[in-house]
This record gives sequence, C-alpha cells and structure tokens, in this order.
Amino acid sequence: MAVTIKDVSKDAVVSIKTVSRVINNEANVAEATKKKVLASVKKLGFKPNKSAQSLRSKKSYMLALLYDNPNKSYLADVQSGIFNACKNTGYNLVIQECDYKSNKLKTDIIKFVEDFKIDGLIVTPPLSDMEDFLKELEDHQVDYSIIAPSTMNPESLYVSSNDYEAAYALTSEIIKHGHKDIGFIKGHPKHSASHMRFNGYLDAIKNHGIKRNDQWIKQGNFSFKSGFDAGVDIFHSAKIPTAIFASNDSMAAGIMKSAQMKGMQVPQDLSLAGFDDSPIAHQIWPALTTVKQPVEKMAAHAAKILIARFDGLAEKTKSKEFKSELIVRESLKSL
Amino acid sequence: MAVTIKDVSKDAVVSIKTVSRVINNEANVAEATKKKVLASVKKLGFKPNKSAQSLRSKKSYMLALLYDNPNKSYLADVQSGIFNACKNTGYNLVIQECDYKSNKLKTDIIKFVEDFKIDGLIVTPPLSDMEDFLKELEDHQVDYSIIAPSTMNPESLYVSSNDYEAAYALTSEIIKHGHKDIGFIKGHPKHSASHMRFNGYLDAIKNHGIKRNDQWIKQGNFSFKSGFDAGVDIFHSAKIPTAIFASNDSMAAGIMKSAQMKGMQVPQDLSLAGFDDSPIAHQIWPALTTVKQPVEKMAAHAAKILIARFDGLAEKTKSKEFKSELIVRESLKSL
DNA sequence: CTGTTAGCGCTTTCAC
DNA sequence: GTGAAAGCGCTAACAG
Repeated sequence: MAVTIKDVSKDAVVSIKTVSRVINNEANVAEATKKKVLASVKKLGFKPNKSAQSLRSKKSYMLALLYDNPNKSYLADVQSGIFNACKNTGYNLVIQECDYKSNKLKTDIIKFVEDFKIDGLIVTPPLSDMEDFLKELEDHQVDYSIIAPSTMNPESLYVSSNDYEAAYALTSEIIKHGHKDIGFIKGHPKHSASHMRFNGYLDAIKNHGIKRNDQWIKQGNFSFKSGFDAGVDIFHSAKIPTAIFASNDSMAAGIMKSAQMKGMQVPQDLSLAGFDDSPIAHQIWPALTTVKQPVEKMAAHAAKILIARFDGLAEKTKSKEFKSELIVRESLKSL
Repeated sequence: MAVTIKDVSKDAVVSIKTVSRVINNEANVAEATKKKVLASVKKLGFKPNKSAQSLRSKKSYMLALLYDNPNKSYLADVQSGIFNACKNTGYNLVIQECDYKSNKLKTDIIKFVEDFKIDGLIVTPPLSDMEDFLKELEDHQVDYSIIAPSTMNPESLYVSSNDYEAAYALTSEIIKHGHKDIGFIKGHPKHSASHMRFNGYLDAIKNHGIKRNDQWIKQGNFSFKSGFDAGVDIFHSAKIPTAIFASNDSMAAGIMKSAQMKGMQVPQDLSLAGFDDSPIAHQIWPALTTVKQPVEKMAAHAAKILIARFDGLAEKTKSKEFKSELIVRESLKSL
C-alpha cells in the first residue's frame, strides 16, 4: 500500500529516525545523509502519514478560521487567502463559525481547540477586538494570529490595514471634489475598523476646515439595512448633505437605495462613497467609489506567520500592515 | 493528561475493545454493558482521539467541499449548511477550491483525497455536472454526494432542487402580470441548472401561447458582467421586451445596470426577475423578484447523507429534492 | 457477547 | 551524527 517511513529508511539505508529527522527539518543530520534521504523520499513518493504524526506529536496540522461576520464576500476572500497560504505547507484549514455575543464563546472555542487539537487560530473581527477573549486564548496557550487587531501588540501575530489613512484619503478626495457637506455612517461599534475609519473622516474634514454636523453622522452596523435606515434618517433632515461616506459598501448601497426611493439620483443629487470594494460596489449603478483592502493577501499572511512560528521560522515572517487602495468610481461627482 | 479509552475501560470494568465497540456503535454489545460504558464515558469526559482513530481505521473524519464557483454568497451558504450538519457528528469540513477547466483536475483531486485520506466529497456545480470527473471518483472508490446533479442516478447520493418547476412558475408569474415579450438570459452552459431553468422558461411561454423570440434570448455565464453585456445587447434590438428573466440575480443586476445606464427605469420601462435570492437581490433598487432555494438546507442534507452512509445508516437519510420558493418583489410590474 | 494480542506510522527517549 | 526500542490511542483479527 502506501509508502511509509520504513520503506524510505530501507531505500536510503538509514534508520527510521534519521528519515524522521530529515522530514521534520531537524538539526544534526549530515548534509550527505539528508540528500540521500530526500532522494529516496522523492523517488518513492513518500508522504508522512498525518494521523501518525498527529498521534505521536499531539499536533493536528490544522488551522482554524474563527469568524462571526455577516459579510459573505469578506469571508470567502479570507478563506481563499488562508487556503493559498496553506498549500504545500502540510497545514489544513478548518472553518469555525462563532457567536461573539455568546457567553459560552470562550469555553466553546477552548473546547473546540482541545478536542480537535487545533494548532492555531486565525481570528477575524469582531472576535479580534475582544480583549478578554484573546486573553483567554493566551491563558490556555493557544496560538493565534489576528486579522485587523484593535491594538497592535508587537508581541502578538497580526495583519492590519491602514484604515485610518485610507478613510482620511477618501474623505480628502470627496472634499477635493468640492463637497463640504459630507455625512458619515459609522460601522459596527464592536469593530475597531469602525473607529479607525470614523477618525480618519473626522480628522480629514477638520484639517480641511469643515465642521462636523452630527445630524449627518449616523450609527450603522455594516449591514445593508443599517445603511438604508441611516439614509432614510438623513434625508429627513432640513438640510441634506451633498455627499455621504459610509463605512462599508453594503451600507453605501443601502443609502443609495433609500436615496433612489426618495427620487434622488446618485451622483447628481448625492455623491456616495463606501469602503471594502465588495462585489456590491460595482454591481449597482452608479458603481461605488470605495477603498479596496488586499483581504486575500492579508489573510494569507495571517496564516503564514502562524505557520512560520510553528516551523520555527518566526524570524522570517512577521506581523505586518497592508496598504489599501482608493478606487474612484461614478458614485462620486464634483460639485 | 487527556482521558483515554483505557481509563474508560478501567472505570467501567470492561475490556478496551468493548469500549471501542460502544463508542463506534457496533452491534453485539449487551444493553447493560453499553449503559455502563456510556456512563463512564460521560463521567470521565472521554473523547476518542481522532488521530489514533484515523491511524488505525484509515479514516480521517474529514469531508471536503469541492467548489469552483464565483458566487461567494452561494459558497458561504453551502459551507454554513455543511458546517451545521457536521456538528456533533465527529466529522469536520475541509474546503478545496478547484479549477474545473484544468486537465489536472481529476488527478489533483484523487491525490488530495488520498493524501489527506478524505472520507467523502461534497461536489457542487459545475464539477457536479462533469460526468467523467464523477466517473473517476467512482473508479477510485471515493464517496461523494452531489449538490445539484445533472442526472439523478438513484444509486448516487445527491440533493437537487426543482429548478425547472421554479423557472416555469416564475415565468408564469411574469406572464400573469400581463407580459408577453419576455427575454431570457441563460446561465453558465456547463451548469445543468442553466438548462433546467431555460427549459422551464421555454415550456411556460409555450404553454401560454407565446412564441420564443431568439433576439431576446442571450447566453450568459451567471456573472454580473455577462448580464450587463446581455442587457446592452438586448437594448439594441429594434423592439425591446417588457420583461427579462435572468437565470440568476447577479445577471439580473447586470441587466438593471445596463437599463439604468440607458435611462430606462425598472420596473416602469422594464420588469426584471432573477434567480437564487442572493444578497444582491434586495441590495439594489428596485429589489428583484426571484426564486429562493434552500441552499443551506440542501448543503446540510448533502453532508448528512454522506455521514449517514459512513455510519451505516444509509437507510435513514437519502437523496432528496428540495423545493424552491417564489419571491415577488418590486422589479416585476403589471403591464 | 466479550476479551487478548498485535500493530497502524510515526516521534520520543536514550543510548552510542 | 545516528540508531534501537518503546509506545502514542486506537481498532482489526481472532479467540473464546
């Protein structure tokens, strides 16, 4: 049947243990021996048996993605990124849906990790913003890497994006188009990204000498509906802004819908900007001006730094901030 | 450390083999013994070690989802369904992205299954429509269950939906609203669903005495862009239909965009219907009349029939057809 | 119906 | 640098 470590050891005329050393990249193997073994491995097409490795070493070679995020396209991108990073590393991805509001969250996840002997977790917002949850992971010695952390602890493994700068840049762009009356829809309050984006907006208008108008600043939660509701709300104001910046594309689409239902035209009567460059951003008309994050790359990197740590290569792959890209489309018009 | 089968056998005062029998639901264990063992299992909080089970039994307790589908929301729903079905079964889900056009597809998947000792595959369109691929799986004795098969082989494991009937019903609904000039955008030619939906449309108009007009029937591929292009194309015709039925929501959204860019209003100037009830269907304005399939439930069932087969309960959980639901929204207007 | 014995394929321990 | 032996936790094969 399948070729085992024994076959390799026979073929290479070394002990089983030596083969084991080679395939695990351990030190103390003569270069010549290593070459010989590697040749046999290749020749016989040897693949270490995962179950046997797991059984002995108490590792599972499985990473788990933890998420509680309604945005399907974000999830798909994250997954895809991790998936690519895992390729040819021997690690595999398991998906774990969570409920960040559950009071059993912490124990559930610890149980999950222990039951399946998950080697490491990749944590996405809003779970990544829950200090006590992360603390619990540390207390149980669970390795994890964070996508979009609220605080960038140099000790921890994370990938972040420059949400503040991007929001600042996008707001400046809107201002450059001649807008002074710019509304803002905040994202889910539990996501740190929401605050970074809001602060970027606030600082940008301030630095351009524009006073904030709280009538045009609404709380959303990243959902289409919350954007729609915020739009309805804003359009009831005595004075309506000439542009609205929503913290994500779904909410921007919601605003667009509420505007169109009111008989307003985008961008003639209202300019609009979103964030994320989700599929919806260009599947509506007019297409949304937005900010694109390299979500797939970020997720891939989050997996890579975890794997690097497991393989003792932590020095080579480190936490990192990724840059976003401004995408100007038809929903933004000069006044 | 962790409690093992030995601890249970001691606690219950039986042999370890008996414990093994109980946890694997094997026959030939006296009811009383079983109870005793189960009590110990519970008391000690025993969880069989997956790696050891795998090593011995050559099973991995992993199902893999095979997909090559650009629709992220569909993917997320499928995943979520399988995920729920796996809960508390001891099985886990691994995701595997494929390229249905690759000529290495067959060997790649076989290799993947063998390397990871995947117990069973859940196959989605368009992979599920590739006869030779499925044949290859059978030749290699790989168990699989199909979501949306092209042919419903009573021997195979599958979940299907009544696409034909749903398309027929939706077309009839459009006709009921007074439309006679109804365009149709076909889906990806490799997906059997495309043909079922098209046939439903064709039979419905025919049975209502409407002649098909091939100027209004365009080939799409389920993407937003293909819908947009088809729209542009149709709106060049000398006579424009009063309604268009697109084989999915993304394409319907594409048509809406092309209509709006032409200055047409939906539904005043053009009624529109889609299929799938993707998020986009109600994130555009006007919201799309469409057909909702219970994708999550279907995916869950696909996983369940696989697991049932593994656990020797094939009789209890069988292949099944699910019913879709017509959702009438603002994009459809009476003439 | 139940138990004993072997051993899955690998890593760990400890010897050389 | 390298190897021999032990054994991870479980199930298969065979007795009884």
